[in-house]
Amino acid sequence: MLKKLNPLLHSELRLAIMSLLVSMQKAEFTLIKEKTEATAGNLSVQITKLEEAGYIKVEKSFKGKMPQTTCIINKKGIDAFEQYVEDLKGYLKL
Amino acid sequence: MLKKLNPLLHSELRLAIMSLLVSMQKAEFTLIKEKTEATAGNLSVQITKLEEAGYIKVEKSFKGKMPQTTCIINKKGIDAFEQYVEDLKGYLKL
DNA sequence: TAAACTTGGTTTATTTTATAAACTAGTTTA
DNA sequence: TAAACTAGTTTATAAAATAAACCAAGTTTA
Repeated sequence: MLKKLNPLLHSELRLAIMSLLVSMQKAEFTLIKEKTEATAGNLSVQITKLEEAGYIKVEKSFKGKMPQTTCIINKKGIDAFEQYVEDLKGYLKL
Repeated sequence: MLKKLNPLLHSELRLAIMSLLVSMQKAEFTLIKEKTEATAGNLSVQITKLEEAGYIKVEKSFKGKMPQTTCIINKKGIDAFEQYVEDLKGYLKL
């Protein structure tokens, strides 16, 4: 009946990150930080987890002289997000 | 933009319990255990949390000679569930 | 130009949460 | 009457989330 929810996505912050990336395709660390109102530390940890799962790609570069971290969502990430939404619907009766 | 999700409801097992109770109004411990496939220990803990929050009422009785625990959802619980669903929609773009 | 502050993070420690294991109390069955 | 089962609770452990501390480089200000 109720499908087991993907624990990687059933986390408020990681879900917010993925939600943002699903709609934007790519986003800077700083933008994600603003939008989610997360602390940098927490965000860094959760981004790493999503990267390790292959849900996003993380690119490091410089914007002028400042370091810059860009997150790009992968096909795998989009699929996982969509599956999570479907599974969740069973709990919410939508 | 993204509303903070109620942490009491943003838990797979507690959400499953509430989902069940929203549709059934009341349910026995054993039925909830079957439907959610949770261990008795985990279920006991999570039911206590929902009770402490005033989301459900827990009634103890005997069915024949065996003890029986019945969970009944409260207005407060229904409201919280509905609010949670609304908040979550922001993350899922439903 | 040096001290203080900002940016953009990472790493580590702490707290919270979820889960599992062990236990209680009693019942049914062989 | 002993073994196995029901219906849970309590306690211990594992995992996860979060916060705090730290770092490196750049920028502003006295």
